[in-house]
Amino acid sequence: MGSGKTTSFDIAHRAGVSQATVSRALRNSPLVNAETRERVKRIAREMNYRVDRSAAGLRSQRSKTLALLLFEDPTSDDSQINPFFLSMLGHITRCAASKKYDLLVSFQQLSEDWLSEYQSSNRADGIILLGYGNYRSSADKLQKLVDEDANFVIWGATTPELEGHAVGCRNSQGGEIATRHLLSLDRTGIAFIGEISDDCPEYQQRYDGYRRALESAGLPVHEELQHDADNRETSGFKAMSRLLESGFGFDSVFAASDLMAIGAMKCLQEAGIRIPEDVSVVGFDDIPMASYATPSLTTVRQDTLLAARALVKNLLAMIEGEPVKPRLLPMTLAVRGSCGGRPS
Amino acid sequence: MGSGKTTSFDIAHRAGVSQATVSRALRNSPLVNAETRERVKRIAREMNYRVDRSAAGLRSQRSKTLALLLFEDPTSDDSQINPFFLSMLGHITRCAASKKYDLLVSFQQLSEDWLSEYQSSNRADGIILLGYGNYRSSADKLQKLVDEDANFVIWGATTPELEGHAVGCRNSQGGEIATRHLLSLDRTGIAFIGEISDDCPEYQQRYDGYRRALESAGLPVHEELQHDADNRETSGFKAMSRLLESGFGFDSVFAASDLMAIGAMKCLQEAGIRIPEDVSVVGFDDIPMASYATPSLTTVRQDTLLAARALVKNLLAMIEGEPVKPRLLPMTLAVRGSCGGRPS
DNA sequence: CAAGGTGCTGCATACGTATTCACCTCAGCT
DNA sequence: AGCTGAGGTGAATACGTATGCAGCACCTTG
Repeated sequence: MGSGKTTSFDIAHRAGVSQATVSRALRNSPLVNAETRERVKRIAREMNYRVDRSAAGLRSQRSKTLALLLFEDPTSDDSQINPFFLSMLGHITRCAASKKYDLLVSFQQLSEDWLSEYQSSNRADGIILLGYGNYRSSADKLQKLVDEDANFVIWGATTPELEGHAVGCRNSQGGEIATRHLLSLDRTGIAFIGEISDDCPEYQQRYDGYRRALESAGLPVHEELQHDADNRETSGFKAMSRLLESGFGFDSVFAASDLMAIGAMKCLQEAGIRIPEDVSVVGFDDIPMASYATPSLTTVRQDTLLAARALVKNLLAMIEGEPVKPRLLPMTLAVRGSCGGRPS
Repeated sequence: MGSGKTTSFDIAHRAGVSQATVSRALRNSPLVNAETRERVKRIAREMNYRVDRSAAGLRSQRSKTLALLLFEDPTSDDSQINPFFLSMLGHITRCAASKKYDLLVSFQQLSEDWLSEYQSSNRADGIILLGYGNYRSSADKLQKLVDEDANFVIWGATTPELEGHAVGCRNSQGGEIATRHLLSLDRTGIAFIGEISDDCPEYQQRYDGYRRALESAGLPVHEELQHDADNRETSGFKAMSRLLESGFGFDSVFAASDLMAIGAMKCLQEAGIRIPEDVSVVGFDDIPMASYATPSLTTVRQDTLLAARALVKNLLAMIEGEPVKPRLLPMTLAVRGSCGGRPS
């Protein structure tokens, strides 16, 4: 009971063994006798001893910590964090915790500094990247990580270069599911809101699914029904405005994200158009807000729990040097009020 | 260019100085000559050197890391994270980063294990606790932390025992502001939705503000207009149902949280009551969803940026052993559609 | 010139753990 | 008895940094 904190030497002394044995016992090493192990553990508990993480990390060169970087498009409002990722965040923390890993969280733009910082400072064993959007602008930074053999995984569209690092959803499947649902409600004039460009492979893939569903139903794909928008409510609002102004007829909308969908709904309502009677709306993501919108929003759900598990699992595999198998998660449809059947 | 990673010795060798000087130079010690310092820093940058955090932490007994524990009421849905705290989270990460601290995040219930774990394992220098709700059930755990002289801060109502550890808003002031606003719109039958008990001092204080505003306006405080509810949408819905069933007349509602308010609005709308024409609604928190509700929700805003700063600032002061001054943050009103003026 | 001070640097050490290597004991076998 | 191998354990060391202490060169002051 001196001045210093309790160390493994104190435990060793009390248990009548060496410090080495204490270390082994606490880490469940098979080298140590079962009886001795239990005794050491009991004494450690009694003395309220905790392994010093800095010391353990220094010795083993493993921090037992993962870093999560949430990078947002620099143009978007800083204080408005995408709810979808926050849902992911919750699952990831718990998932990491269940594997005895801590999670370091940072909200920043994707900077090289940050990445190499955490890499080589022994602060985290691996990095999880979450962020919508402009992959092209960050492609070189990601490529550099790949070249450096960094332990990282990223949520989003799988591209050949990121083989093994990316975990994503079958976006095109999701687009197909959404569109098919509208078709099953006898909607035939289905508009698509969302940017189509290489910068956003996710939206592109969702659009591909939309096309596929229409084509397999024998319906034409009208260019006039597609309007660009990025992942903001106001952007969805404006896209819908343009669609309405164009005068091109439609009876339903598939928006490539919930935020866009909610913006589009607001625009429709302000124009006096009823949802779902006049126009059905389907979104994408199933953010928490979707079920609170009026009417509640039918949307394609990415299973954030499965996604979080896949991300953590793959990252840990990389850390352990095991082979990682790329994962593509299935999507499901959450049917709500925004596209109930057309009234007779 | 051997097999190992670059260390401060490598930098020292290249710079023709000792390892000690490198360490000092990189930490901006005034002991080292300015010219030497710059040279060392330049070489460190060139060699892409990063200080090993484990080693630094072990030597200095400082992890330069804060731990954030987000604890939710065990009864609430695990996957539905309170958006208000997530907004705080974003600000806290950035605020900590600006002070060169990393942030460890965990979503768990408030367990003793967790707290002492992070305390004594040198994993974090301080702890930030975020969580609504039942303070009474966790009071003993918090008291234990106080007794242990732990470095922690908690968001919420200030109680005498937690002097200096708690950072909160002037909840009663917020309640007063909300009620005064309704009074200024010529509403006189103002209902209050929210649990009133010692378990939730925050709601209690908001109710106090409500009372005070009514009394200073010379209006009676009707017990019949107050209905308990906890921080869930469904709970707000039910409270409003009870109010409507009671038949007691009212022309406006002040809900002690936005989630309750949104639930209450849903109930009103299903009953065919117009907002804000028939009944005005004011919430509390200004969660992101508030502005997306239909109609958009007038609400009392807690400035999460200021709050985050105050929490981090106080915590760092505690870590540095400086005196902390308790902070009570002001509140403001975000006026939106849910309580526009009564039409003539 | 001696004494003391200042500005800068290096040596040596400690932080607490995980792991390698060596060692011991004892059972089983020839 | 002598040898072997397995099952346990301990001594010693390395991980990479921060810092107390001592030392050195140089300057100021009396």
